[in-house]
Amino acid sequence: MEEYGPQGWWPVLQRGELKYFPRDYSIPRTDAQRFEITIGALLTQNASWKNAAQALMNLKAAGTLSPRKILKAPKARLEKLVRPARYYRQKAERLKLLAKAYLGLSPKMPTEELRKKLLGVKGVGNETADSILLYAFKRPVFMIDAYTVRLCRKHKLCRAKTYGEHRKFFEENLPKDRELFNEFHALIVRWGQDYSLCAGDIL
DNA sequence: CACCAGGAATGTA
DNA sequence: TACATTCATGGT
Repeated sequence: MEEYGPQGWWPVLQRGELKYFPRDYSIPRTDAQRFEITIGALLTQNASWKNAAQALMNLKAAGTLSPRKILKAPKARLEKLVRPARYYRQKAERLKLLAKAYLGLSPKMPTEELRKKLLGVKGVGNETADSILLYAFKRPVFMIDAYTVRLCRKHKLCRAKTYGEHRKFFEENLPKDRELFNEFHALIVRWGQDYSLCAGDIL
């Protein structure tokens, strides 16, 4: 945090651009923002955020950034819009599945119930489900990604192997604080991006 | 030209 | 459980 400062994840669209909100955690998310983040989590899978963001902006510009619009849009049309996010055929199809599932989610549901419903969607794995829980629904969930695993191995923080073991390690050794988890993960990503550029990264 | 980014599903041993 | 393969855009 001293090195990079707050990252303000998750960025949301505003006036045609993606905007970050460093240190602004008290404002509750609108339903539209929750959905946008949920969709963004799927689009960014194994794709640069820049390209995923372009896909998001295409959806927005086409007026297709809502569950019902996505559900009734022709598959070919969605494919064209999300093409920058890579794997566009898969993602167009899974976007519809996720949009359908989203209609059955509520901010009032317990975290475990939300996680179970999310994991039931084809195309949503552990990391994507937890990123949605943390960043869209603001639940105190420590999400694990490839950078986090690299950080653990490089500094020998733990010897967890599975996704669940890693998450358990962080959640048991840090205060269960949603804002802390939010920044912690974003800072790990920031570190990983810097580190892989300056060090060649053999992990 | 090669390499990879804010993964997940499917199949095999 | 541990790997391998498929998916298939853009930036560097």
